[in-house]
Amino acid sequence: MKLSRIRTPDFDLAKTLGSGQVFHWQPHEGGFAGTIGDAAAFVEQRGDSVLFSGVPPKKVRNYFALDHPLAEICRSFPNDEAMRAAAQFCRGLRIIRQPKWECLATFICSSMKQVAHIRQMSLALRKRFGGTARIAGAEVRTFPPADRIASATEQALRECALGYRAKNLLLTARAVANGDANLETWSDLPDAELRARLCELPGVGAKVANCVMLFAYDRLRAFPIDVWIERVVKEKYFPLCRKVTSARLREFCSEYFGEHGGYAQQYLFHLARTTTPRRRRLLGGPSRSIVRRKRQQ
DNA sequence: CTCCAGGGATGAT
DNA sequence: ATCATCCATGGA
Repeated sequence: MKLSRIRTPDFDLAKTLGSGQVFHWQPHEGGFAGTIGDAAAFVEQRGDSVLFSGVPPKKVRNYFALDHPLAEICRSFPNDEAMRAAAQFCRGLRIIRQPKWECLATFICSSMKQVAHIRQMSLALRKRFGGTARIAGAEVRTFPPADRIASATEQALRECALGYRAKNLLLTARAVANGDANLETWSDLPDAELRARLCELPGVGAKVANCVMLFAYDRLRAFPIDVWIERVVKEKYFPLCRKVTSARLREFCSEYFGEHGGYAQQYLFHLARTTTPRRRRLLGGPSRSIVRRKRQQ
């Protein structure tokens, strides 16, 4: 198998693919097999280089955002202890440029799901509705286009273990397929308008909209707030406050972390998610079993 | 078995 | 504006 090589300073492939921003790459022979758009691709890191096949170098550079000025981005972070720790831990982690529909569809599925579940749903959709390709001895699946999902039934989507998300995905797929939602032309919109458009789609609220903006539209200021980030920010930046309203939290995050807040968010998220033991997450606030027990008394 | 997860939509205060 | 509830599913 013939592999191409490009120099990739300031890049950590494994961290990038394992940080919960993309869900379909599978470890394969010391690297990763997956798709970039409709092309099957194999990628492998060797020190300061990336070896790859299946796609042209230009596509690799664009997809993995090797043009993002990482050093400059990290310099723009607020200089506090939590942020320094996250930046050090996540050195080389890049926010990639995903295909817009693929990213949107995947994050509609993400609501109230762990990363492992999202991977399963993505794979199930690909297996049932997508295409098959082979690269470097691995079988990979392309993500089905919107019109392919739009012509499916809700029942068929539920069989991919989507649960209540099936209806939202179906309705959004129809909006994209029939042109009501033109994801490509939305690239020209300013942040606020893009966010508003995305939030009109079924199953898309502020959190999913910000994920899509960050991971597919190159809006590096977009700051998705999920349960992890909420926990981290409250713990690190509002340690003594009893109640922090969601509005206050949103306001703080969009101001404090600056022009590349999305990167800051991803670094804080990845550090917390990969180093917080499950036990420690359960502390803080009475458990539901206790609440339920009190009600019964 | 319980608990929780990269939430969103809706309706009641 | 803030809060409660429901929505399915499966890993830990």
